[in-house]
Amino acid sequence: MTETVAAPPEASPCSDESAHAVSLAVSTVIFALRPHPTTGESTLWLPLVRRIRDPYRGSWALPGGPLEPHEDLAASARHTLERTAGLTPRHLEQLYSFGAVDRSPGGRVVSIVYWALVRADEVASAVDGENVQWFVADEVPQLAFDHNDIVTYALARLRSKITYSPIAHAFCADEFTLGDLRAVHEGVLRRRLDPANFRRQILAGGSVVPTGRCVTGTSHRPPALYRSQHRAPTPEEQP
Amino acid sequence: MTETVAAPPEASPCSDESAHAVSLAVSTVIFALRPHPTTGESTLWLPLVRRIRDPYRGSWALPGGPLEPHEDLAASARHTLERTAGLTPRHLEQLYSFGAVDRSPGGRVVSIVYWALVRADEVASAVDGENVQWFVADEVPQLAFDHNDIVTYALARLRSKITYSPIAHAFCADEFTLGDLRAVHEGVLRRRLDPANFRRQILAGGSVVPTGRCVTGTSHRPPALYRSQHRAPTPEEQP
DNA sequence: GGACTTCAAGTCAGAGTGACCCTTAGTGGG
DNA sequence: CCCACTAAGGGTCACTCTGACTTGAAGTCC
Repeated sequence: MTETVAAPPEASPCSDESAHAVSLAVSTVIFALRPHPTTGESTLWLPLVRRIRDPYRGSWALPGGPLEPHEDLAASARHTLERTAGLTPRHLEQLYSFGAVDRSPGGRVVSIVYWALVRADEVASAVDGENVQWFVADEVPQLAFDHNDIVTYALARLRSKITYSPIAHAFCADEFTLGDLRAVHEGVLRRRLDPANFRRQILAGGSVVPTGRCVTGTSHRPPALYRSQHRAPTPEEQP
Repeated sequence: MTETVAAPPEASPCSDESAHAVSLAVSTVIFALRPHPTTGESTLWLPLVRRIRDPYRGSWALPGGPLEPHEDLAASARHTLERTAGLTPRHLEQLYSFGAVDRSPGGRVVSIVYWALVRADEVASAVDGENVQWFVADEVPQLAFDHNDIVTYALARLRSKITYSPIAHAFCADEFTLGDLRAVHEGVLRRRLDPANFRRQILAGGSVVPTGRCVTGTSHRPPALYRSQHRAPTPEEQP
C-alpha cells in the first residue's frame, strides 16, 4: 500500500496502521467579484461555511470535505464548489497542501487546498443561507484551524498570478470589453490601472481576440468586444 | 474528524470509513549537480529507489514513504532525504500533490511531493547502492506510477524558479565566486550564460554580498568571493 | 615575455513599462 | 442645437531591463 519505499530499515511499516491516524480533506478557496458593501468598488469575496461540530463548532471555515476514494482531488474540489456556490468553476487550481501536526485539534488532518474563480452573477443565492455566507476576502473573521493563513496565501497567489496569466478572463462573460477586464484586475489588485497602458499590455499579450462587434448605448464611445483566446499555457505559467 | 464540513446532506460521512481507502505518502525529488557522465558538463542528478514490492516491483521510483502521524509534511520529506542521500537539504519546498484515482494500481494513494536541492559533495556515497541509485535528471528511465510526470514537473519548476529566485545558492558553498554561481545556473538551465550579463543581474538583485576576499591560485585573474544574502523572500517568490 | 584564461567593467540597440496627452464617439443637459 | 462629460482608443516620452558585444585587468603556463 505504501507507494514508494526506500530501502533502509524502518522504511516500510504497515501503512494500514498509520492510515487510521491521518485523514485527508480537500478544501477550496472560492473567489468571486462583487461590489464592496461600503465603498461599492468591485472586490473579492469568498464563501465560508459554519462548522456544525467540534472542533471549532460555530466558527467559519473554508468549504471542503474528506476525499472520497472514488474521486480525484480536483473533482473533490469541484463537488465542494457545487455544494457551496451551486456552480462550476471558471478556473480551478491546486493551491497547496497543509499538514502541520497540530493544525487540527483532535485528529491529524492533511488538507489539500484548491482555489477557484467563479462569476458572481452565476452564484445561486439559494445556498447563501444560515451556514454558508459570503465575506469580503480581505475582511474575513477569525476562522477555524489555519484557514486564515490559507486565505491569505490564496489571495497572494491570485494577485500574483493575475499579473502574468490570463486568469482574469474567468471573471468575465464570454464577450467582454477591455474596460470590463480592467475592472477585474483593479478589483483583484485593489489598485487603479492606467487604461491606455492596460490596453497595450493585454493586446500585446495575445490572450484576447476582437470579435468585431461593439457595445452600444454606453453613454460614451462604444467599446469593442473581445473574446478569450484559448491557447495552451506555457510551462512558465503553470505555477 | 472531518476538518471542514459543508452544510448540505451528504457532506459528513464518517471519515473513519474513507480513511481506510485513501492512504497518504510523501515523496521527494532530490536534485544535485554533478558532471554529466559523457559530456562532463555540470548537470542535474536525482536519486531513485528500487521498489521491493508490488505494484511496480523492481521499478525505479521516487524516494518517499507514508506520512507518519507525528511528523509534518516537510519533516517527512526531510526524513526521506536523510534515508536516501544521507544529508539535510539546502532547499526544500513543496511541489504539488498528486491524487488521480488510478495512479496507483492496487490502492488509492495520494502523494504530496516535495523537491529539494542538495550539494553533491555532501552526498554520502554509502547510500548509493543496490536499491538507491543516482540518475541524470533528464535521462531517468521508465518509473513507477506517475513518477515520470512528477520528475518532469519538478524539473520545470526548478528551471523556472532559478530565474527569479536565489535558490541557486543552495548548490554553492558558503562562499562562492560569481563564476561558481553561473556554473550552477548553466547546469540547471543547460544553457551557456553571458558572464558579464549574469554578473550584472546577480549584483543588481542584491542576493549576494561581497566578502572582500578573493580566490588565489586560479590560473587567471583572481575572482572575488561572495556570500549569500539572507533576506526575507518576497511574497511573489513563494510559489 | 607572450599566449591564454577568466574576471570585471562598460557600451549599445531593442523591448517593455509607467506617466501623460490627445482625439474619437457616444450620451445627456441647458 | 450646442456644449459638457465620459470612456475608448491611439500615441509620445523617459526610464529600465536585457542580450550581444567590446575592452581592460590580473593572474598562470609555456
